[in-house]
Amino acid sequence: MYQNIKSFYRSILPKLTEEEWVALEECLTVKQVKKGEFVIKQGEICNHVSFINKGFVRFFMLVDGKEISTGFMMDGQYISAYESFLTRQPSNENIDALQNTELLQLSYTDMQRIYEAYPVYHIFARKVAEHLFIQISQRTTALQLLSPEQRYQNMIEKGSLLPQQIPQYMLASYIGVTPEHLSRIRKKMAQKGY
Amino acid sequence: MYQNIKSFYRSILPKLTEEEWVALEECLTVKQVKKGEFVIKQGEICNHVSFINKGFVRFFMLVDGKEISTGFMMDGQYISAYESFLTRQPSNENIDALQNTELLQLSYTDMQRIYEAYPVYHIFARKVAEHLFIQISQRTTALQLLSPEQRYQNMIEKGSLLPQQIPQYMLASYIGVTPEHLSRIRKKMAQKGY
DNA sequence: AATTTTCGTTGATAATCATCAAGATGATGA
DNA sequence: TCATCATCTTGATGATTATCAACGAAAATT
Repeated sequence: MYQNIKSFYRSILPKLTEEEWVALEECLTVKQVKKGEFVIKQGEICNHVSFINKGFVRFFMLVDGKEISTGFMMDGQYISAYESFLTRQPSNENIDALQNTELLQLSYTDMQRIYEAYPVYHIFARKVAEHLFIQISQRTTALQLLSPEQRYQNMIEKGSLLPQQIPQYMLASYIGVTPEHLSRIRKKMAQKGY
Repeated sequence: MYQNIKSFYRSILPKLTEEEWVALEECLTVKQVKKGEFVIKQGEICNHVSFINKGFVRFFMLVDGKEISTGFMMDGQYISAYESFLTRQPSNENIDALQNTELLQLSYTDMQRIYEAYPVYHIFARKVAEHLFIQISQRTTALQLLSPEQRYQNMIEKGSLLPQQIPQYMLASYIGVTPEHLSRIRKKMAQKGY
């Protein structure tokens, strides 16, 4: 059950002691989220960080009644509505499961306790935050510099990682176009031989 | 000289001891950057984080020979080509000074030493990274969800903070349009009474 | 199996934005 | 002061993308 997440921690903190690990492990709770169910809804304050032990989730916002996808995350990654989690303000994003998903969750209060008791986890949190910063930086650059077509190409190149089960209308809002336009982008790329 | 940056550290780490602070202060070096000069050029590995003691800088990338502005930072903020600084890879962004600027710099190697000697700075780094993540998240959301006109309005609302001395062609690339189009956005807004 | 939704595609039209070219304005320096 | 250069504006045109509507295919439900 805790093998994946333990490896994840050890990859970031090679010197993590067994005592430190056990202290954290004891705070983890398992949550099963069925396909279509929510991990967090906008308006709620996000009280957990969740390690995806198995499954696949989507981040999205509701704007004028439309779902705008802002990210997709799979097994082995830590997720949260971080802005809400960190600021203790209501989230402006939703997370739902695109597949049946198993999460290992750590609550905000437990995390604060763990920080106090085992300062090594400040290093972990720093590295996770730095990694998230780099990730989102690249997305920001893509949104500012690349055309929707280039962003779609990026998706399918790196995206072999991602289950190809993301509906196109979700990809469309993620790259910043309408579903109709993504359909035309795909058509054009197919004609060019992709 | 070190008053501003000390306040900055104390605001994030209220419990910072004098010993801890002095250790860091002794690593700081002052760098004067004249208007138009570079703090970092793309292709270089960024070896410092810099606290802006006085002045005003711009982040930008060169794309097809054009300067695309990606951010503006003023007094009291920590800057760096973080992606490069953290990954030790060549930077893909430039930083230059829009005004004569005074920086207090901490080198990568000194920072690692400080981390080792005074673990409290892991907390500082964590909070800075978290803050950067929140900041860039908001920019990403703006790029994905808002129209250029809305992004410009955001700029001038929050942007009372920023010196109004940013040339419009820099603002244009920052919000993702051509200078010509920004000019038309401004005209349209003026007619609507802004 | 049949029905109902959901999803992806295609077409026609309109809005948004980029590009190119030409002036106008303002700052900078000889 | 005058000349020069950079910036901002405006106009004309074309490319990109959104919107609305219709259709077909696939998936879920009954």
